[in-house]
Amino acid sequence: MSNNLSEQELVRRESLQKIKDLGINPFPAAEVKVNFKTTEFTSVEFLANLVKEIEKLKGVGAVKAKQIAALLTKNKFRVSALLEADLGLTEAIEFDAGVTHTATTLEEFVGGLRVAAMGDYKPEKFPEVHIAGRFMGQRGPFAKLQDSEGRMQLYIKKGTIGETEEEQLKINALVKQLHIGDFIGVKGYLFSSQTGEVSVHVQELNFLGKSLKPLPIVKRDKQGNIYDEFKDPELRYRQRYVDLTVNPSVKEIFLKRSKVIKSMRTFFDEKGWLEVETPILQPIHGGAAARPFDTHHNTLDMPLYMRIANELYLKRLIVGGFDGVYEIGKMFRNEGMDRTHNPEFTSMEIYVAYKDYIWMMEMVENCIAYIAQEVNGTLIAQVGENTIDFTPPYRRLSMYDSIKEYTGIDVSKMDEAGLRAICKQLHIETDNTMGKGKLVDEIFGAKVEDYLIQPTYITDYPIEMTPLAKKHRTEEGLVERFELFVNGKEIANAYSELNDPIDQRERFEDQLKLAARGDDEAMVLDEDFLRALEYGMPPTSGLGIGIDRLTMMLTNQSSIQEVLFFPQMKPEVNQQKEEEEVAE
RNA sequence: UGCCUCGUAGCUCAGUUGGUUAGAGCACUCCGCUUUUAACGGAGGGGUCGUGAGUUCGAAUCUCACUGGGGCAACCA
Repeated sequence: MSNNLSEQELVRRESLQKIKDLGINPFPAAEVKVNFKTTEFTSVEFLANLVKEIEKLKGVGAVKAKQIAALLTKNKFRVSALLEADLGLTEAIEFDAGVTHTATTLEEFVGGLRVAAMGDYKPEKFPEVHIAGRFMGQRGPFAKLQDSEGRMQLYIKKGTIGETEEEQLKINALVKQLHIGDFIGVKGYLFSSQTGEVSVHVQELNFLGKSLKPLPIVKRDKQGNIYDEFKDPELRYRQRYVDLTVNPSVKEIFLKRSKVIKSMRTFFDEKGWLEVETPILQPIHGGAAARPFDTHHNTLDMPLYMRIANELYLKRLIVGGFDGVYEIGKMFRNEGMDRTHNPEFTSMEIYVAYKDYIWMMEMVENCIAYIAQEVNGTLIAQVGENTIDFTPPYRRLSMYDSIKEYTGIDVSKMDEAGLRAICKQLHIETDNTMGKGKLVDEIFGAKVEDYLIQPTYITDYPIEMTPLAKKHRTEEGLVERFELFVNGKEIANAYSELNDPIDQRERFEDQLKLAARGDDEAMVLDEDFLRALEYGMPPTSGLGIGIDRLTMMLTNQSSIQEVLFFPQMKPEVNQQKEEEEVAE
């Protein structure tokens, strides 16, 4: 434990003791009654409602209603100010007051207007509100409380909380000890302050938990300007709990991420496909081309790998007789990190029997459109400078045609030497481990990918780079595969799955040859998977979607770290030191 | 892995060609105020300037190494 406490941390520890001295447990165990969440009801809404209420009066038009509303809010709902203003409206108000609001005095009527302007948040509707959250600052008798939904104002009037004088003094003393970030629970009733903010008039106050470290203070004004924003990425990612507490927009992203996954699951479940779980610790890291994390099982004394993909296991389940299986889960790849790669990431893979990749394209665009609609309420997404339209159908373009379209070169009939020459001409670096498929992919990656902004299927890949896909039904040297590109990034990958075990064995053997050439990401041969195929697998189409990247598109984020709660980071320095000390 | 760039108070940031005791706003403490709206008034406390070495009479500032972050590239379905 650190013994270099800052001044403010010491103050809070002293405050903790003072709370104990009051006979209050600063970390009480009992369940907290909560029957209400904060509302973002603003004074802007209040004003709009107030105008509407006033417009109901006879002889008051929209313009005058606005004038009266402004007058009332500016003068704290003082009737005298209204009368002095000489707008010639007092008769109309008095008249209507008698009819519609059963008010006997102008004061009562004006008070009624204020209550009416609270819209759905009327005191009579919420006479006993229990609300809990973090205390986020106080100004005069008004405090801010923040819960999972947002912030709301509390009215804490001195000497009104507690039945006896002794209790009241105790609460006063407690309120003095509140620091930003402390958890409290209150009971009270809703009312509107004189400026029209819906607030809780506190009648009971309970201390629920002390915050010993000061939170960063971020302030926002009504124009949406942010002051003292907590924005250092290092601090935000390392202390995501702080980020989430003080930056509501961050929470929004993760709520959307959850909706992405939930709506995708709903879409598949409604089609009757089965959600499954397959091993994360695998003896053979199959199903993709990537370096794995390796580990070791002590009891079995065997190496194990964190999965780089789950494809081969899901296909085994299709062999076993399921019509459709899908899995949403983490994959692990021991490779570089940047704004679109994290060592662990979330993928969804789905396999559906008796379908092909043509069918899959239609399924994917419907699925993504459904998700976009559920998450954002629209099929249009703004991603950086680009406006993406997820409305199906999406453009379909073969890989060779796409290269022809963006470079003017037809590479479809070229051999490895020819491709190498083209790469040189286009200033694309190559090396000897690259086969024909890889070379085509390099050209595509360098000259086409970035320009695929609107959702586009790139179809029919060279066979060399796709050992698990079925050979194309008509085109020699190609496989039935597509990738979906959006905003220049790949977000989905699908095949007509290879179900011929003899062909599959040959493809694995080709991969072994690539590995021998030095390609350390070539696939490994999985004998048990081949055995499964030998028992027979129906024609099947499979699909993988990168959940993180899809979420990035739907939340307009350019970094994967912004859509992961806890992106991978190097250890903090002091933590490293402590570990070294422990080791010594 | 290469190049560029940043690291100053709890947070966000100033800090001049190297020159007294390193500043501001918020936050914090005390006093006043108690229907306020990012920021009420007054007073006050708080910093091994990322770490270590070097140059210098003198380093937050210049040099080197290390460390962590970010960007670009490379790598990566």
